[in-house]
Amino acid sequence: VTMDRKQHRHLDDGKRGRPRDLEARDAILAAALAAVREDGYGNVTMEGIAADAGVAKQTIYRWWASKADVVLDAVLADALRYVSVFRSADPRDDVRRFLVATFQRLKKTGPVVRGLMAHAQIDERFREQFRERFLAMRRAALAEVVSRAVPRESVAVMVDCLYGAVWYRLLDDHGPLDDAYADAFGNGRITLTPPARLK
Amino acid sequence: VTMDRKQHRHLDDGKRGRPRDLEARDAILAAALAAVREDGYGNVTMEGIAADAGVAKQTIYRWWASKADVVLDAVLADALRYVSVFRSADPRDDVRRFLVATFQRLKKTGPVVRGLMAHAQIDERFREQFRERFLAMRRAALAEVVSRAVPRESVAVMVDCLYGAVWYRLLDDHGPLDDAYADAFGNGRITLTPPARLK
Amino acid sequence: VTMDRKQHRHLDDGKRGRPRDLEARDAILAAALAAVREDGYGNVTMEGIAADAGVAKQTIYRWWASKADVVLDAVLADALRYVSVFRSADPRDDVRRFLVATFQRLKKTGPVVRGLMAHAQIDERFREQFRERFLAMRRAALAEVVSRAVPRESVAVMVDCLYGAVWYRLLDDHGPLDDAYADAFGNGRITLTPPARLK
Amino acid sequence: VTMDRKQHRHLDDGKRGRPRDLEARDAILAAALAAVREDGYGNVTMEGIAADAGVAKQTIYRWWASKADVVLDAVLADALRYVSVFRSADPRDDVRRFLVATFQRLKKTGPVVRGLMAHAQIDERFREQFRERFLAMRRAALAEVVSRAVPRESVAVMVDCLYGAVWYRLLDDHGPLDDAYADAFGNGRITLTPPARLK
DNA sequence: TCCTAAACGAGACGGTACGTCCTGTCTTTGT
DNA sequence: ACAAAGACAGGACGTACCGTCTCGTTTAGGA
Repeated sequence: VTMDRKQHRHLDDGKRGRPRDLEARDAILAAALAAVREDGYGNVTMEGIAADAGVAKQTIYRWWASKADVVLDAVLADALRYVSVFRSADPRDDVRRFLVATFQRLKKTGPVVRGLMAHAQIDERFREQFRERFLAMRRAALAEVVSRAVPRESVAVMVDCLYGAVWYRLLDDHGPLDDAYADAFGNGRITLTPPARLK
Repeated sequence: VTMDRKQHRHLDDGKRGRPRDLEARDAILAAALAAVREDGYGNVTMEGIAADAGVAKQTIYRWWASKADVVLDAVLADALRYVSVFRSADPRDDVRRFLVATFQRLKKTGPVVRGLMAHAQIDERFREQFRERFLAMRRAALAEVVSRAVPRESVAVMVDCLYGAVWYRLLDDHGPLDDAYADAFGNGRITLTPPARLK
Repeated sequence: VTMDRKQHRHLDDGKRGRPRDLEARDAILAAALAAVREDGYGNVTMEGIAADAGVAKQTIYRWWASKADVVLDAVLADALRYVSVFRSADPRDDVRRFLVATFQRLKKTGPVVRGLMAHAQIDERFREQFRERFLAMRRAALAEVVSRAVPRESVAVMVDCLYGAVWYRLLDDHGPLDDAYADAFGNGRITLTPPARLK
Repeated sequence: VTMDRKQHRHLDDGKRGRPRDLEARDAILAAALAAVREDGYGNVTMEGIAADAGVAKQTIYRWWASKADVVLDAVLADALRYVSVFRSADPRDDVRRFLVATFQRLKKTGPVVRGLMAHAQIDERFREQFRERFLAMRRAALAEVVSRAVPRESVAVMVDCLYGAVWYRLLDDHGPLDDAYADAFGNGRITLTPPARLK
């Protein structure tokens, strides 16, 4: 009779117990997104999200490891998920349009992604997440566009230059991200095609 | 140094009151620098700096407005202050050497400046400080080098591209900052001179 | 309209559905007893009992209203159920033997019953349970023994004194409950027979 | 230059830094006392005390190790500190008056001390505190009164019986603590003088 | 044999309080 | 007047249990 009761139990097939409450999930993400937009990433708190979502803190911690993960999910669940890629006859114009569209989007989302990038510097694990789930797909999209405008071996560096310049301005705020800036990357300033070798 | 507003009074009044303890100042900066190097910017606390420096918290707050200011001063007091500018016969090689030297320095200081950039996203006032006292002088130095390699109207964008790419890689960590990367910015991939207009 | 539903159902004869799992019951009581003995009443948790018993929390709450109820049942299911009453030629020695036996039992069960008494102070409903199902029967047993040693009108107070002293020492821990203490209640210190009225 | 700044500092004479805020102390104790009276010990929370006292939680934890310590201090700072001892020509009447006075006080403080005794069963460290700072002085007071009524060797047991009976009734609630009960301990039921040895 | 109902393990849920940590301010004594 | 010490209000942290609530599964009658 002292025999182990647990041996009678079933293997854990991952489908046992009360299922996750998707309403709570959505409420949390919505609250997180609203919070980060209104107060800025640095002022977002788990307690605030929980309160706004009408949820227990533990419910957040059950599914996300940190504030950054919640906000990242919230951001990714938002329109930020979509990256527009243009494909016209003029590859260089596609690049320009990509930049313009990016700048447009950043007007709304800039503060949020800046906060995420900031946190990525502090939290190694999150940096990986941010890189894989957010930055990589954007880099890939730009690479696709760029690859039609420059030779294969220049694509990676070109993408670094373009997205680098964008992030640099976004983070440092030393100049605006507007249409004029998008124009600046063509017309002989930064070439998207290999020039004749000098000498 | 710049923040020492009372320094003028000491000059005027001479010996009125207890003079500022410069040992304390150095101890604070040293502790801040050590802390940020060891634990990463996100784990540095005012209390920790004060304890390590053998100093009262108030003494830090008397002279610096925030953790970021202390660390910024600490960093600026460090070797980071010096930006090497090369001036050889080959301007394009000067750019390459500038990048190589930058990468070299970032091996040590990378984690610190990343933390500063992170804080700059959260704290508007600090962003301004960081931009003016740290980033601007580096951008100016690079601009000087670049200006000998590309036409005047391309300099600003070129600097954004180069420093942007560097920061982008530094922050996102999607690739190394090594000599090969410095080489990538020449040799027909990203041109430093204007190409012939296409069409 | 709500009744409509039940109209189709069978009369509740209390015998429908899956019967109570007695193994679970025993596992719960065993886990509760073990937990309270090992960790002390204050550190016992419903979650701990449930985990140790290999049982869902709800299964405990289905049959018991509170932690104290479980532990009380566990204790009552244990040897504590039995109160030894001695009946020899010497009523005063019977009292002594009752005390000695009580002390003996308390060596094991003391911590548990202390926890129950503690909870009884907080939970009015439980206090009643505890009084009726645990304390009353012990008081009755002692009263039976004492009643052969003192006149009828002294029995109640005498029982209060004896059990009171025991509880007092048990709860306050200001002295041991050992044989010497059992002896102290006779031999002219506390008399079990009425003395001649003074004056 | 790496030399330890701390060697320049002064020895800690325990008188440095901002002194303890006595207003905060009093506010905490007052809030704790009010809370324990209104809600009962089990429902008192540190957060509640802190909020009522207009104090940070940390300030409580700085000076008291646990909720129990705060409440005990609060209770001891209250009138409970004072135990009335009577000294008339009739020692047996003094005992009766001691009991009557005790019962009187317990009408107000009963719930509180019951909660404290309850917690003492759960928290070993607190039990010690409670014993030394609360119960011991009361036992000593009763012992003084009793010692004039019974021979020296009976005092300890007599005190256990009297206070034991009181606590027993208080905790178990199986009978009232009124004047009639105080009377019951005299008049030949429980003798305060040693009887003639039986046999 | 199926149907209905209750009990079961599992575990997610909204909550409450915990005790810790750090912030930035304040208030003392010491130099 | 400044420095060191450290107490203060405030506020978020992440954890632990509470008691309740779905789930899918199991175990018994009764139809």
